[in-house]
Amino acid sequence: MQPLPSAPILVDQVYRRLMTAIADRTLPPGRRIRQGELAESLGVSRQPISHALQLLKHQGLVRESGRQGLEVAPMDPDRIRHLYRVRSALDELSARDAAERVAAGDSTASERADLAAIVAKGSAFDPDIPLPVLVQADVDFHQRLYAMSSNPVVIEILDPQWPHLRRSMLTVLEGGSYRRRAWEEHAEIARLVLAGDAEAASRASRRHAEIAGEETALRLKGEAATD
Amino acid sequence: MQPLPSAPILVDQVYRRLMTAIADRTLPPGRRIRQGELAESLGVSRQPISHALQLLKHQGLVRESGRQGLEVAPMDPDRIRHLYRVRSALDELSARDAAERVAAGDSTASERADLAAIVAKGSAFDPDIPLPVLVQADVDFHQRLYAMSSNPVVIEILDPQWPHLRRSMLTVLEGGSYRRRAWEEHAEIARLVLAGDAEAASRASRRHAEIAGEETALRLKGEAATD
DNA sequence: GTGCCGAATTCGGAATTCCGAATTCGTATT
DNA sequence: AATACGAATTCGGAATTCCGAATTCGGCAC
Repeated sequence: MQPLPSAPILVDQVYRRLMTAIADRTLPPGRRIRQGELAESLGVSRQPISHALQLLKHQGLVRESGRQGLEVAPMDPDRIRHLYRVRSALDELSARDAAERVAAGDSTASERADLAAIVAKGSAFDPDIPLPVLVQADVDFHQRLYAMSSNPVVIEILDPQWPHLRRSMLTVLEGGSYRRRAWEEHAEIARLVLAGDAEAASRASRRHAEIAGEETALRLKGEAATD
Repeated sequence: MQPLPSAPILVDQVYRRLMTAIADRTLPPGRRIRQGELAESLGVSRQPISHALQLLKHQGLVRESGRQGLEVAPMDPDRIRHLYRVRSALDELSARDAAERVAAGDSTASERADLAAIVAKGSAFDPDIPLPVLVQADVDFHQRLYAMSSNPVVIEILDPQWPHLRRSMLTVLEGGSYRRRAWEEHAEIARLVLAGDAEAASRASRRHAEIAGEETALRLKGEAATD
């Protein structure tokens, strides 16, 4: 038997709630954070709020506002660019390992099918798909790839970074022009991984992250300039 | 004028204290953690202790012990091995960027001198150097390289992982046989970076992390077997 | 003597309260 | 009317208290 829902563990609930709120820009960059407000609106005491904010601060999603208290961290195009360079390196690693696992016959049929399904979903160029769903598909694609590399550390280490990436992706995909290209690249990466071509898959994966990073930094800087 | 020491911020103090204690194995893997105990021994209430433990849990340095409460996370040879693979990818990236910055003349004299000094210190094959100091030199070397790559995200993302690495390095370096080789490789990497040879530096850096990872996983597994 | 049931203790998470610091608003003085 | 001083409010961190759950220990029955 499983231990069942166990305790609610408010800290964790609050943490996740706030993280998604920041990722989907419900809490926009720069928004002032007041512990008391959040506590009241979520119906809990300030204690778990404080804990969760501590975690988010370490994660760079909130920061101390100049005067007093915290605010949602603004998007920093430069930081995003550097983050994409890190992703380039790790995506390359994961794609290589994933392709090698496929080639060695160590991958399961369900993970391969799952990867293909995600690509199919994102590649269906339907303008009606709401943006958050598309972003989710993007995140799913890359995380699936990480999982297929069988290196849990890659997932762990990048997990706290995804909210940053989600936020910026929302901005970039608003434009719409990059969407088709991104999913063409995803499809190509998936094809190479599923074919077990480690060398080509790793190159394509690294290149994809590099391109996405440049694209994103460009858009974010443009955004900032038009503010 | 600077804001001066400002508030003590116990959470942070406690966090750092516990982190170093785990890293240097003052709190050995598996050690049971009791909030009340820590609170008393540090002379603070349980509140900041609880906050800090929350952070450490997210960092994987403590985990819920089977029964109740927390314990210092045991060293997981498999996880360390995966972690070193991540480091391989990021070390390669950093070494390349650092070398390119040197080649482009973007590096400062003091960072170059600092790197050389660290290598000189570690390479002085003096068996009297206490282990923690040697470990510190190792960490310093790699973090200096990260800093020279001018990609702050690499530093941020790996920062929470260093305590894990420190712990395992303490175990590996106890043997002593790997020490000389490690610092020969460090010296070679530094030489290539300072020469601005991005391609060779990145290759050497990746290789070094791969070798260190294998060496470490081997020792840790041997250690576990002899328990 | 062994095993099981229950009460006391332990422990961690959450709520409430307290405190110091910073901000803000109001008033008085120039 | 503008500015400067000061009191009230706001806010976050820390301490204390409370509560539910799990563990442990003692006693009782078999």
